[in-house]
Amino acid sequence: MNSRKTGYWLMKSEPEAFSIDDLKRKRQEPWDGVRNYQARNFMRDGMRPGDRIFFYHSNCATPGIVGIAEVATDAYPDPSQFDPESKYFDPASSREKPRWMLVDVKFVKKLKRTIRLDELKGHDVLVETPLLRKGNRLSVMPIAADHWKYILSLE
DNA sequence: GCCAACGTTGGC
DNA sequence: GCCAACGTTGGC
Repeated sequence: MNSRKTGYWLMKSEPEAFSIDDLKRKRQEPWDGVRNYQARNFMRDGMRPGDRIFFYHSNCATPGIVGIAEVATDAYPDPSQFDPESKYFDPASSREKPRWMLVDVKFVKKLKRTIRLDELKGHDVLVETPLLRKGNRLSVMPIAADHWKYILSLE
């Protein structure tokens, strides 16, 4: 058997563009528009269906973790890269050699409260987690299993 | 709105 | 391959 431990991730979204409530309503969505190679590589090479995701609201009044989602598919080419009408269109990409990949993400639940970024910064055990490293702007990043459990316990 | 901390692009 | 210029992210 090719078994594998569950992976844990954090994905950022601006709530004005796509919030946890939007995901709840739609139940499942392709995570399109990622145009950063490191973030793409995490989706393409790291994520597997069933992996758990912290849904994070960024660039808003109260940045923080607001819900839990789950990886619903393996990675496949992001259709928006081929669409000239899309703001995510990438003329340098082609269907033969797609540059950008995505996974579908499905809603699991909203947290009872927002676990705020400024609150997370107060926990010394989390200093190594990518979200809290200085200057980190990645929109998709891994979370260590013990950090996942610890953060969940704060809810 | 500001701006630090990036990542990307392109001239050389 | 170097690196300056540029664009973006995202907290504040």
